[in-house]
Amino acid sequence: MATIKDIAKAAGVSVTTVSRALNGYNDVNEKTRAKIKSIAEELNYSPNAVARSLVKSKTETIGLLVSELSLSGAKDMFTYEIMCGINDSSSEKGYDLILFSTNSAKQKAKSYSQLCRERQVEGVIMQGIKIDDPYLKEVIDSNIPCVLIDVEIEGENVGFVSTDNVFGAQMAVKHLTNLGHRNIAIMNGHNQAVVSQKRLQGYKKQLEEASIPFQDEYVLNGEFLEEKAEKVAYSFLNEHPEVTAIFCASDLMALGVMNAAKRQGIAVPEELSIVGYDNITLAEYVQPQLSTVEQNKYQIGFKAAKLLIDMLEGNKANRKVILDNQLIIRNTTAEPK
Amino acid sequence: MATIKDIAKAAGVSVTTVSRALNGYNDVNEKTRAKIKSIAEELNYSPNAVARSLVKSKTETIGLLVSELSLSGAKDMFTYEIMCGINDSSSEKGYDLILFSTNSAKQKAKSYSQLCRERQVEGVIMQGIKIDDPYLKEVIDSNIPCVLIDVEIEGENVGFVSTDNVFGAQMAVKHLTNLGHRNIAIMNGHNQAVVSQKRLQGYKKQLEEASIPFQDEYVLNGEFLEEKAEKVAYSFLNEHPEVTAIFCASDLMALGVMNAAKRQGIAVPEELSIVGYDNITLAEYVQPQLSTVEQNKYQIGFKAAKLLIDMLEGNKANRKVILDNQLIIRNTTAEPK
DNA sequence: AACAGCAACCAAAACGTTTTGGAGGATTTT
DNA sequence: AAAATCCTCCAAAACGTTTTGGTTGCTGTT
Repeated sequence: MATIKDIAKAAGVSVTTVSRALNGYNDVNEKTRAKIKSIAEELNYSPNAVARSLVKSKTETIGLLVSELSLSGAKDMFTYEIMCGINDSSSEKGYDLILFSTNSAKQKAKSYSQLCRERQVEGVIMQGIKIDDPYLKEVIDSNIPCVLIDVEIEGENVGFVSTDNVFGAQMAVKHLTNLGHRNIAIMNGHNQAVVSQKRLQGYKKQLEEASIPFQDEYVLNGEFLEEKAEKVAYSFLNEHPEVTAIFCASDLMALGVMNAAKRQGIAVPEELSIVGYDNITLAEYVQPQLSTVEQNKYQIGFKAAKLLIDMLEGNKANRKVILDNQLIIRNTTAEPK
Repeated sequence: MATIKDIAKAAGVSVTTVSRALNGYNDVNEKTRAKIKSIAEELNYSPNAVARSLVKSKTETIGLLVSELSLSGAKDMFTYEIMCGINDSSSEKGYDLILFSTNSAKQKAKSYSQLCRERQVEGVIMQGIKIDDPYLKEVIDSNIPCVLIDVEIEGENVGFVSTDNVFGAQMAVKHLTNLGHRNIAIMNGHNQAVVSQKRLQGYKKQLEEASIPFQDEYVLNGEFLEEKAEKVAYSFLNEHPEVTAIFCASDLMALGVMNAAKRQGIAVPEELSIVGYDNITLAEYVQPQLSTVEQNKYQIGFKAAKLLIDMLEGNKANRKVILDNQLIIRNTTAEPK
């Protein structure tokens, strides 16, 4: 592999001159520069980013911490779409992406922040991290600039991007109350996610606005899992025939609820309205098509990378980015009988 | 950030000793080692991988070249699942993953192999690359070890992993001929993919075995796109009412064909049998559920990373990995009327 | 003729590691 | 008692860049 030295030798100049010529400094004669450039091309030279990083102590790399880059999440494309956004945004700015996924074995051996420091990433984006993940705190406490997705923590070196989950949930439930539903349950996710709390909040808010008393036993926990939601919904529907609508904190859980309803012989939407959250691809393919709240996952990723890079480059930027979401009405919602 | 020098100073030894102590060499007294280790911990030291890479000229990094990490592919989870496999496999071996995606703007400025050389990745995995992509040739010609997914090229520094597409396609078509179909069309992908050629081959092979004459006009091109497939199928079905079955080279295209059939008022599977390829998540959610050929995408990724790392570490490994696939019979296939 | 100013170049240090080729002293072997 | 061996340690070079703080020689000004 040709180095800057080889070029210097071939061109009969010092390495300094080669470096400055190639990097566009103007204290080098244009003729010399041209010569150097042509030699560089000839030698098929590409600068060694490792060496450069070492001296500049800048790697132009951002780390992507995904809690579980695993097949469990394969059904909803959440992570993938976010990654697309991150990738586009960061490559636009000339940053490379390095993937840190929490393999259980590796996680024990090395902490996130260790990985980051070793690899000298300039900042990280964390996606899918549970709120009680010990490593979340660790990264935040370290001084590595960091952007969280869907975890609302703000600070000097930490920002976040999320959607307005309270509003999104409220919209969904409002859609149900507008249709005339009064007995509305919520299939929530686990409590280690901020979004669960927010969505519950939105649910309560709309209940209040519609003057519907909140009932504790109408709050179900599906852990964000299809199977769990199905199981929970199955017995719940049995015990609560008065319930005519269920708001689900994720489409995946909504799918589970739909299955439960089918198994109970309950018709959707005639006897039970269901609205989901996320608008995953599947949502418009299931029968009936699922009404849901859309989040622009690509945008989430894109903005996250943008925010991080702004932070890295000292541009002032709001460390708190909240994106819109919108209700998509399909065929799982109808007036109660 | 604490460096090895700080530790040396604090411990009253040379940097050499610190390095050797921390790296487990046995020419250092256990007492000294313990002292160094404790100081390192105290200082919250982590080795600088950049500096280490520079001197060892090893980065322990593999590049992941994805032709389009974009939302176009979002519907099928192909890339994502492969990435999961790659990630698990490589992190198991202690390699980090760096993402190179062909952003059109960036692609023009810097070629793949340049990116790889700059970043000093030790090898690359290429996924979703079209056979006529100029950069494919470039990477192969460079001496960077490289594993291709679904592109069958073999060489000293290049291997591939794929599934047996001829067999898979034949199985699918055999399923149709066994059911009694005689007029079977194929909705193929574009010709820039090896898999298209292979699947066509499998289709022909089974036709021959079933003594059905091959007809050129039964070969359709859906470009691997749902919309395109729908469009092509729509007019084809109109002109060829004798056709009772269509084998599709991807599930996505099968979905398109299903839509076309619906629009034409053709009942699936009663009047038209359809079998897809890939077994994407959607396949079991559409109505009727899609019969298809399953490929274990996770395994493809996993094996690809394994092969690459074997190549990197000089373990002898077969540069050609062909994985099994299997027919999944659901509800889009039935006997012809 | 002396000087300032400028264009074009360069030597050396620095970045944080690993590795090479010893060195010094203690211990064991002859 | 000398020689050989072992244990522990270290100075310096190396990796490929960028940056700092110059130097050299030329042009034009006084």
